[in-house]
Amino acid sequence: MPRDASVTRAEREARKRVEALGIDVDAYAAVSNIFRVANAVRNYTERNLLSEFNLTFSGFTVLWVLWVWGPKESYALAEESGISKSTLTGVVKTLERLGLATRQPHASDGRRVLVRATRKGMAAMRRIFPRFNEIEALVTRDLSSGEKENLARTLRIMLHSVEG
Amino acid sequence: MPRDASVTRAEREARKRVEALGIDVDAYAAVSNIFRVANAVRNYTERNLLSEFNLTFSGFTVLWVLWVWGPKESYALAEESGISKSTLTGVVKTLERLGLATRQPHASDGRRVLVRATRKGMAAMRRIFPRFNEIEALVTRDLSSGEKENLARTLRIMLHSVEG
DNA sequence: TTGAACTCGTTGGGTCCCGAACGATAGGAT
DNA sequence: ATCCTATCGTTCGGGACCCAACGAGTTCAA
Repeated sequence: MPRDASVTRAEREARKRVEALGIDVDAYAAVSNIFRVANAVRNYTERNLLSEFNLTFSGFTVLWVLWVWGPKESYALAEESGISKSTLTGVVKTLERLGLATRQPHASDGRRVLVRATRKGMAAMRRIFPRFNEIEALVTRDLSSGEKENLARTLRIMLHSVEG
Repeated sequence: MPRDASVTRAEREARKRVEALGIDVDAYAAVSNIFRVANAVRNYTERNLLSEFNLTFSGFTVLWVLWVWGPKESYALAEESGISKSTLTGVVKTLERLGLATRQPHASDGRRVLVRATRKGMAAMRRIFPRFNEIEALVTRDLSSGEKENLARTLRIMLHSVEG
């Protein structure tokens, strides 16, 4: 079966509406499709994998960071997870309720808190991550290895542009 | 200035943690960077543009769909905006409060509702969209035209894989 | 024609998400 | 010792987000 890279009807329609305005259509097409794919993959993952573990995508992300990096202070954990520190408070509270993470006061600084994944949290990630990676493989199944690398490289360039 | 496509420290760390598990690293790198970029661009846009109009990214997206497609029934509008119909109810309620959209009962079917952008909503989009496109251009400024097209094409292939 | 099956938008409950404001702690300065 | 300022995590208020359940409206067959 040939790969389908066709432009959606929505995209064609949007172009028509927008072409008159002197718009950078290539930039528009690139960015809008990033949002579409991110949305689609997030929803797919929540429905077909994370729901089994009562995890949301954010909870999964935070737990994943703890799994990769080990215990982390709240500010750094929020930063790495791409959410605000106020959001993190709620997410960690949920993870605690599920028994997947714990909070621990800093040894010498009364303001700080160290968040760590519990044994159960680590075990959960060992079960979840391979299946998450299967989904990643699924959604990139029609891309060659070179295309995947190229995609990642291109996105890293964008990341530096928006964060710099 | 040379373009920066370097792998972040987080990504290197994640790889180390994950390599033992027989993971598809290319798929992982591609997908995780999609989430990173989507997140970064959404936050940047909300802070630097949409806040001026009291719009969230979702409100902007829904209003954008109405601008491009004209009046739409709720189900189709939710679909096109990438959110659930229950979320749409709330978002449209917010847009109504801002005077940017209105709800209108279907002529012959009492269940359905037609949502349309108001004059004010259309005017707002004409002001917002060019500036949003500037952001799109900004975040892709270090990509060549060919790279942008390639990126969009690659993402469309992924979209078909996850939605099919 | 009446009632079962379906469809559409809303509601309810729970989580996520942010910025702003807050309380507690820390650390340096006088 | 006591300020003054900065930092850290939480709380608060408002919106976004999903799924499941619901109620009103439609359709169609018995």
